[in-house]
Amino acid sequence: MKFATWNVNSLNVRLPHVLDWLATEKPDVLCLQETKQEDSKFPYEALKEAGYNAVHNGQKTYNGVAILSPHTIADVQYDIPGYSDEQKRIVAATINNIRVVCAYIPNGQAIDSDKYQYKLTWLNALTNWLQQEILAHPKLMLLGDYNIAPDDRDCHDPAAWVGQVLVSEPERLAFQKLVALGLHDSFRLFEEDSGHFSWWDYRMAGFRRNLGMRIDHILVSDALKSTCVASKIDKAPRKLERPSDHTPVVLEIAA
DNA sequence: ATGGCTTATTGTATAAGA
Repeated sequence: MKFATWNVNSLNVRLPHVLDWLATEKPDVLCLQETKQEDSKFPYEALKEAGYNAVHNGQKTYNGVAILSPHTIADVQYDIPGYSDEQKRIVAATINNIRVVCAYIPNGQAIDSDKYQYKLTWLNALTNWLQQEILAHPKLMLLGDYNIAPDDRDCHDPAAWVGQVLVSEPERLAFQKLVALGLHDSFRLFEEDSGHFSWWDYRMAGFRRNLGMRIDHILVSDALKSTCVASKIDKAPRKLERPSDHTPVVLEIAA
């Protein structure tokens, strides 16, 4: 099975790219972030015509997450249970007996901002929920835009980024708390080198110069780790006209 | 060098992203 995550930065703008990518890559599961639209605007019909079922937790202008799959999407969960949040950042479902959690983790904006505190609080709520969720669903995958570069290999210029959002110690510790639940950064099961990124700033020719960050991840539970067979970051969509600033991260597992 | 792009908004400048 092929799983993928992609922050599309407006599904309204990026739908043609998503449909092309589905046709080319034929993933079994595609998690989207930043759809930036209400459920009433979500392109269920166009996706259905492409052979994909979808569940969406959306809102106007900001955030919004979706799970797409040609398979049956069951036991859908919207938002983190018991955590009051106006922002639509979580949708989870069971597909082929695997618990798929699609997350758009807050950006944090700046270390001294309220949004940074929200990011850390939100990550804590996510971790507490997943601790329970893994007990109920040992085969669990957390896919999404984490807005965290786990270590310096995941940043194009660690010296310039010291202490900034995406790389700060509290954020990296929060990432390690997720790992401590028994989750594994699947991309790193196959690639140890630096310089592999999933996001590039639109400005300053960031993509052309590979000034990027690896902030989109697929974490898999212990029960899934041994089934992982390949992972890649597909840079092709980032080269298209009017691209998202993120590009898809892909994981293949046996079964 | 606090700029540089891109998206959305009952817009025409502002907020947010990362």
